[in-house]
Amino acid sequence: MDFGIEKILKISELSEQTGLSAHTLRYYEKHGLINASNRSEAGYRFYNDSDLRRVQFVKTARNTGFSLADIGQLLSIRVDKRSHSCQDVTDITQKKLLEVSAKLTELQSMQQTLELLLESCCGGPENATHCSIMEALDAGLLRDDNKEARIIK
Amino acid sequence: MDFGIEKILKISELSEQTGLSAHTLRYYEKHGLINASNRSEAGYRFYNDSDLRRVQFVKTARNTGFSLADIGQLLSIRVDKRSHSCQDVTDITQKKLLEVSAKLTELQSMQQTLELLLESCCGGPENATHCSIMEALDAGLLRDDNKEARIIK
DNA sequence: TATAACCTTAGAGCCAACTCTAAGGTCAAT
DNA sequence: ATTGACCTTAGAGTTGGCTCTAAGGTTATA
Repeated sequence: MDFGIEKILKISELSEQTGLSAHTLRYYEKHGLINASNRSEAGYRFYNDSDLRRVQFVKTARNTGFSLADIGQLLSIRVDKRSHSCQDVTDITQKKLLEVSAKLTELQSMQQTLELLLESCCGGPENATHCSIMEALDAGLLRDDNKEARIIK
Repeated sequence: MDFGIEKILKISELSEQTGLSAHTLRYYEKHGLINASNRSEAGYRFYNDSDLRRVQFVKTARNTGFSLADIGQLLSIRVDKRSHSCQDVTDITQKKLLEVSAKLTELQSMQQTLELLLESCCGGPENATHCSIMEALDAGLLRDDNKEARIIK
């Protein structure tokens, strides 16, 4: 229903359009995420609008944090939306959100520890014989995995 | 000045003490982070208290988010504190903090996007023909790297 | 027709930090 | 003397997502 002129793109043009390298596009193809709907006689890949939109979907999903495996699932929903439910989609999204949140928690804990370390140290040109960062790392009282930061003040 | 009895540990005992696998301990050794100050005639590694403390330092630094390369630098300060300044230590720490903060920002953006996506979708058993998550990914309006999330409501 | 700029493929390399394997040596207890 | 649990080494494999290389074929322009 799009009456615009269909633009056929070679891989370097698709690369330019999407900001993904030709290498990456071939890599995505090898992993079953995208495809060139046509080839020239010599085997050159030709991409149409639909191909382009699919690649852009992949790129957007990638930017959102989805793994290539996640995206594979999202794409199989995308090509046959009628056979899938919104819940199928939210399941994938929810799973990803949990992963991201978990990593976030870990990084926040690291951030807090690093900030505490920096606060505790003069950071000056004095020699490090009594550096409180070194002492804290020696004392081992920072954080063990999930435990709260509990650096000595 | 520690008059306690020095405990000599084999690698499996050091592993038990530290929670790091013997494989990992050998790996750290291969990468110049730690060492067994002694070996048996047969070549078995023997670790003394000082070795143990060094390994614990490495573990603590690892938990804090430092890379093995960072830890290598921290260790070389640790063995000769007199020749290094507090600033040397805070430089490493600051650099790590910046890395962590950058990653945090990226993950927060992802988290926000994922939350918006989930809010926008019913998540129900309806088929996905009008799934707003799929539409958002198709529209490509989520986030390009650093740009703010700007999903259509 | 020559040259440069494309394109193709299979497969290797990269990153970090492990994790594991193979093939063998050592040691304590039975 | 024989288990079985330890230890040694070099080196390969894992993870995910690229990124690059080599060796060659194609196409557009001068």
